Amino acid sequence: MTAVLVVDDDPHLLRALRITLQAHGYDVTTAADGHSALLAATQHPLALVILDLGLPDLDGTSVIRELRTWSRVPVLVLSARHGSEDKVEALDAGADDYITKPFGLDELLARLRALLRRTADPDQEPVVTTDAFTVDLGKRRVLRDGQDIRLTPTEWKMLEVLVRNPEKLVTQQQLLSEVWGPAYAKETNYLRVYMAQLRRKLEPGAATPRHLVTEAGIGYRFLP
Amino acid sequence: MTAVLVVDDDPHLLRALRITLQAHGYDVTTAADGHSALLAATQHPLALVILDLGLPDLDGTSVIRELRTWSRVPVLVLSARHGSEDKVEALDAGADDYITKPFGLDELLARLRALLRRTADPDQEPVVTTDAFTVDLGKRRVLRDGQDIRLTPTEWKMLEVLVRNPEKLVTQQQLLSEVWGPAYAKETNYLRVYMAQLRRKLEPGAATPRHLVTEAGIGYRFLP
DNA sequence: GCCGATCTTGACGAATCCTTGACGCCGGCT
DNA sequence: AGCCGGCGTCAAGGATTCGTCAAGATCGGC
Repeated sequence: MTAVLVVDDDPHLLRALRITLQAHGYDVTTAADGHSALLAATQHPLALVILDLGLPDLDGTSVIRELRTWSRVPVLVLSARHGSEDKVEALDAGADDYITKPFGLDELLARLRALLRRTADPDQEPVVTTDAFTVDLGKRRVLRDGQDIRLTPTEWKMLEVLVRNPEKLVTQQQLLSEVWGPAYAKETNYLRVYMAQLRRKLEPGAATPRHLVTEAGIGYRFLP
Repeated sequence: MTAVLVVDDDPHLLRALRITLQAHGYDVTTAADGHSALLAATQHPLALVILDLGLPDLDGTSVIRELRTWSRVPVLVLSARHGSEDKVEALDAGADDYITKPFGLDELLARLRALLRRTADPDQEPVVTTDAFTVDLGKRRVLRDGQDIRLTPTEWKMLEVLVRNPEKLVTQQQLLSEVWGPAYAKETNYLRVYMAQLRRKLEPGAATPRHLVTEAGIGYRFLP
């Protein structure tokens, strides 16, 4: 199970996060201040740390710096401040991602997944198969009729997002944000161009996409 | 079980390493200073030693030199310094690998595996064959048409990384980090130069590499 | 200290990839 | 029927990345 340490001095938020994360299959330990957080980090091998910057005893960035003297575990920072200085400071100290309160739980979970994926062991990534093609997430590879299909980096990123959410509807904003970055939420042109590219390479029957389905006005969906 | 000795004067890090390594199936003993480390090394037969350079009593390189007077156990050095002098000194003293803090536990585990593999029985190393050439990891040789091909040390390291990950995409950063070291993550020039060299020596058909494939913008891939 | 092998560095065309805009099709709506 | 917005398609250009080469720098052995 994936071990996550959550550090926050607000007991309500701490509780909410613990329950939510456990409901999504994470093994959660919590800490309410910087010192106990650093202590907890030495007790178990952790897959990820969620850290609030506003702690009672230590500055949040100090916690990161201290942790970084010996560990490179991914750190996702929570902060009430929107200012870019704090953000820069935290990232410079060694944080991996930054999210400001208030935040949506689904956004937190998405960033968390992205962070964990970046440090995941490729050997145990899933292999997704349809009747037309096979996507090997670990080897970063797509097969069709035994031949491997070469995808450009952008094509792959887009396919990866869809394949990691099988059956689920992926909104245009979600796709654009994960592939091109959060600033490209309006460029739905890209989606059309690259979706056509993917279908040309992966879908056998020309005019009828069976695995990469478009939901008009909303987004796309991958069906295995 | 694989016996590992961890030597560090930071009790937190020591504890974290012991827990992590035990969780990955290693038999761990610890020591907090140079003298007790050397003592511990005489008690059990060890498969590997993880050694922090900054010890309270002895210089880390002295520990290595002392150890090397009677043992050939592989030594992985931890250091807080990024300078190349310490690195050279430690390696000259007889260390086998060098990693600077902060480090990722997964990187440590990977280097540890690599180190243990290097001392593995060469007869058990795999021999990978393609229709054009054969790579013998154990004997460190490459054959083509029955003739063995001379590879320079760097060429070999690069080929080895690729061959040990057949069909898998190997990132540019991964290659650079494993062959030249983690500090060379930007020097993609090297990759181009040495990949050309490898292809000239191994790929028969000139213009169409079939076994050493490039994935533009990402990395390379070895196909048997 | 010399010499050969190996590694580094920079420059250049060639290949690949990304972006952008235009166009036609389809379905919903008035 | 006609308008309109969203989608699929295509191709050109510009930007990035790759392969190639060769000349220095560095290393190691004699």
